[in-house]
Amino acid sequence: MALSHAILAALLGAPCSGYDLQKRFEGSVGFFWQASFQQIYRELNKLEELGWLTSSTVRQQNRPEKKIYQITEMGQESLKAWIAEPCDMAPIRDDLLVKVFAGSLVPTQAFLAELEHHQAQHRQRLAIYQQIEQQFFPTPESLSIADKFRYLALQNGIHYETAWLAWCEEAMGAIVSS
Amino acid sequence: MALSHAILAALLGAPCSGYDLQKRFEGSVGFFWQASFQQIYRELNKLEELGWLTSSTVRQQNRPEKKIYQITEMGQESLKAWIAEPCDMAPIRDDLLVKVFAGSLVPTQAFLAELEHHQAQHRQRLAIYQQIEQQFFPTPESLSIADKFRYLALQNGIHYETAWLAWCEEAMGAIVSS
DNA sequence: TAAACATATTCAATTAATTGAATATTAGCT
DNA sequence: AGCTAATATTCAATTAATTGAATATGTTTA
Repeated sequence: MALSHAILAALLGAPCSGYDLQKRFEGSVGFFWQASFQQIYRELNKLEELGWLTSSTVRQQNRPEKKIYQITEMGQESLKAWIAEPCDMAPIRDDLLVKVFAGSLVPTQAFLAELEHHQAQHRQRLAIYQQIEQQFFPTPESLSIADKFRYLALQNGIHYETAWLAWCEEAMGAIVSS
Repeated sequence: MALSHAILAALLGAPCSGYDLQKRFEGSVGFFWQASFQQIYRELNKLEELGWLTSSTVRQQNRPEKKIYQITEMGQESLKAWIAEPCDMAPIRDDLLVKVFAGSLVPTQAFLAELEHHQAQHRQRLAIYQQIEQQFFPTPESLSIADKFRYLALQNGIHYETAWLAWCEEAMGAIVSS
């Protein structure tokens, strides 16, 4: 199961609280494995029970106290083992594509609006990726090994969104001309 | 929830049994919303209770009897309503990408092997899509409206796999040169 | 001063998905 | 006669994910 390992991966950088993790998820690993905050908190408890994380409660002034989680040696080993074991390509589960499949049932205009909506979302996501690219990876030739991998993950996102946008254009063209 | 609607969409073409549906899923809607046969049977029962499907038991010679499911008027309406209501872009949940994210933890060779494995899988999937394209959509200009939408779904798959393969090349190049 | 926002976490209910097994019929192979 | 494979369906256990609510503290804003 990947959520636990996504959390471990996110904690590699620096120890943090569930709340921070949730925030960190948006804008990094969360692009590739999203999870709700309830899921994250539940998983953190489970991982601590397993001994893959340790926590320490920190009292703050002006704020509720928080629990800082840190990855353990065991956690790192488990993460490594999981990365090393082969996996299959992720199955697709995309509402829009099953809608497209039966799209002839609804009026063309309605469908076009939906495609525009998705186009906008994919454009926005691509813009986010490109902003991260410029901000964090201005010189991709000279990256640490860890950053090189993060850069590759980002590039995957960019390829993905670019392909979606190309398809949106194509699909909208095909639909209006019918 | 999309599984029910994916099943309805698959039944639009022709009524069939759970077993046939399962087979039909591989090679059409199933590319965009995969489901196990247990899921499909459970869902068929649920959809029949809702009145979106009707079934009739067919005794066959030389084979166990089967239940043929057919979409009802209500089922079609529900499918239309679902297609018409807007949805967000599908979240990504991809093991490999969270592995890439923390890929620096494992030896380069191991990671390269995993990438080759995925490259092979995506190549294979692309080949399947292209075979479907040649077999069922040789002249995309002259398609019925229903087929035009199915063709667009297929094109999405082709874009998706092509993007993955481009990324695989890039990633493998970046990893060997480090 | 009340409302809204940000921090920080937990609990419970439900739905969906995965995994493994069981059952029944017939065909074809060794 | 026994084995495998294909057809055809069901049940049960578990894990994962979604949804909605509740609680607590402090800051900013209207």
